[in-house]
Amino acid sequence: MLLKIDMSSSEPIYTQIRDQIILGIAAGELRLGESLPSVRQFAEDVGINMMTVSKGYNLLKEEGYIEIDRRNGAKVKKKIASDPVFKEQAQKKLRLLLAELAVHELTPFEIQQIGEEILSEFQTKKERGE
Amino acid sequence: MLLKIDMSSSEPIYTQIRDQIILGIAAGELRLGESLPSVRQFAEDVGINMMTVSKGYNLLKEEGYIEIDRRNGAKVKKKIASDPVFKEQAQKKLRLLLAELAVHELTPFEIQQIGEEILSEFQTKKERGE
DNA sequence: CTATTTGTATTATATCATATAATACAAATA
DNA sequence: TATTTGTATTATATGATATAATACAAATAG
Repeated sequence: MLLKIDMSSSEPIYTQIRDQIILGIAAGELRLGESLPSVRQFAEDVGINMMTVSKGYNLLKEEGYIEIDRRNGAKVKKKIASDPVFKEQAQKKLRLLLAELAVHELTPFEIQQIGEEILSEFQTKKERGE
Repeated sequence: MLLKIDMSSSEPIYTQIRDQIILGIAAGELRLGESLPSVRQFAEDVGINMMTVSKGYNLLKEEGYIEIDRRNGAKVKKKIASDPVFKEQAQKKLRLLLAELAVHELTPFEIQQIGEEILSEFQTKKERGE
């Protein structure tokens, strides 16, 4: 799994790490239970600070995507269950995003089209990788 | 159109303003061409600084949602067209959000169900308000 | 013309988020 | 025992966010 960090982005590095790992899981590039690189390895590869990677990993841990311990490092969880708190927050984000799209003269049909494309993209990537 | 600012949120006030105005437009609470409150009025009503409101308005202006001039104040644009840049950025955000949902054991069907609900909520609110 | 109402610019201040750097520590393993 | 994990600590730097108090520019209403 290759990670690209955009140093010129206003998006914080540790959230870039978070986002790409989640996208990686959804697309099957990272499988459930799979190990992530050590924070030192990751930091060296990408050319950033160790603690920034640690911060990204900890965010993923708090959000329930990965588990971390000293002996085994960081691994993608085997079961990432949807709790009510997550679902509500995600719905809020989705509401805003759909509002933006709707306001930009995109029809509900077009919006659903885009959503379907993305979801099927995850599906095909997963099928190819497994 | 009533605006609620959460002072305890980590979300910046000026983006809270932005988000709620976009949601207001999508739901028809704010109509195309309608005037927004003056920055002073807004600031006084909500109990925040004038320049924070100005910052929110300017963000909306840069993103193409409203237009501002000294004589008439701020108004929702009459045509909010979707340019390619916006569409690409929105698609990126949607990709991440759908990835989060998919990883949380939500099926494509359930995800689309949620999306449909939100879109039809906008629609009904609009129909009632007009 | 004058007073009022727009948004904006300026300057200063305060707080927090982000990121780096250089070490040091704790825990487990080979 | 040496190595590899993640973590903690302290310091530093930069930028974002928000407020405060004025002042200015542009247009309108009286």
